[in-house]
Amino acid sequence: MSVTRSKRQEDARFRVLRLLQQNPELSQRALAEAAGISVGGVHYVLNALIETGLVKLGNFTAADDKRRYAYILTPSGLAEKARLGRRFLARKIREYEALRDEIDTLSTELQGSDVPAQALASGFGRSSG
Amino acid sequence: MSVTRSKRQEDARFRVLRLLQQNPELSQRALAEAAGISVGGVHYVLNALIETGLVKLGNFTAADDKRRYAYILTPSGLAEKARLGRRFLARKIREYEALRDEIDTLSTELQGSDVPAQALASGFGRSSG
DNA sequence: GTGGTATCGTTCGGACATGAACGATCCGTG
DNA sequence: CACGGATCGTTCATGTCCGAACGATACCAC
Repeated sequence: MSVTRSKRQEDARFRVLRLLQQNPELSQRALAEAAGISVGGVHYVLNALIETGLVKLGNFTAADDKRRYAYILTPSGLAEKARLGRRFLARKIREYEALRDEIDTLSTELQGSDVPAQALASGFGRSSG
Repeated sequence: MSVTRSKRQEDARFRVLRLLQQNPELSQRALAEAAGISVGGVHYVLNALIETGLVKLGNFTAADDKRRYAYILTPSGLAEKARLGRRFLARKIREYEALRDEIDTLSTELQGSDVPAQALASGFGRSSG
């Protein structure tokens, strides 16, 4: 809602790329928790990143664990991460403003009822924006 | 991401309930556009609302169009709408704050690169809260 | 009336995405 | 060494949701 599926997937791709740039040896479970998606979802996103050449599998170094991989950003992966980062920021700012407006509207709506909801929403809708 | 599926569906249910309370004779397409979901998605949500007794089908009055329905909130639908409204507001405020933090973080990140992204994000992360 | 166009609610294929599994591997304990 | 339990990447059934259809109905010009 107000966020299409493709936007959400772009968000997921960016978050995974960002996390992997910071630490290529994160597990899929750690990625899932940090990116706010499911384990299967990380696997799904990761496969797409690998197939499009943005990420390649490397050796896990810490204790040569045969189960684990290092997920290394390729040069094009780095470029894509930077590109997505700019789009991501611009989108989040738009979402932020839309959210502020929606909170303001709903807060006003709830003030007409018998619910002390304005206590929750204090500070919204006061400044020019 | 950072928004689970059930949250998104709850958002959709609330938005549809709110729109229908304001105008029960909205078409599914109008509901879709206003709620930011697809036509099929509205149908999906609407069916769930009808099956759980929150909405019932009424007669479309304007020109007794045989294709159309009025989607009328039942008493329990009104109660559920009020309940969801409070949860919705609280959740949106949390999302708002999380979004502000994420924008702030990303804006700082991008300042280290050669991209004038801070122009987009001016005004974030300057005040205390 | 007849034909064309627009919109109605509905359906459907397929893409996502989840949560719970799975086998493989690691590691500590005896 | 053997054995549990924890964790790895992966797979799967299931549910959610979109986008493009569909038939039915309304409207409008002729």
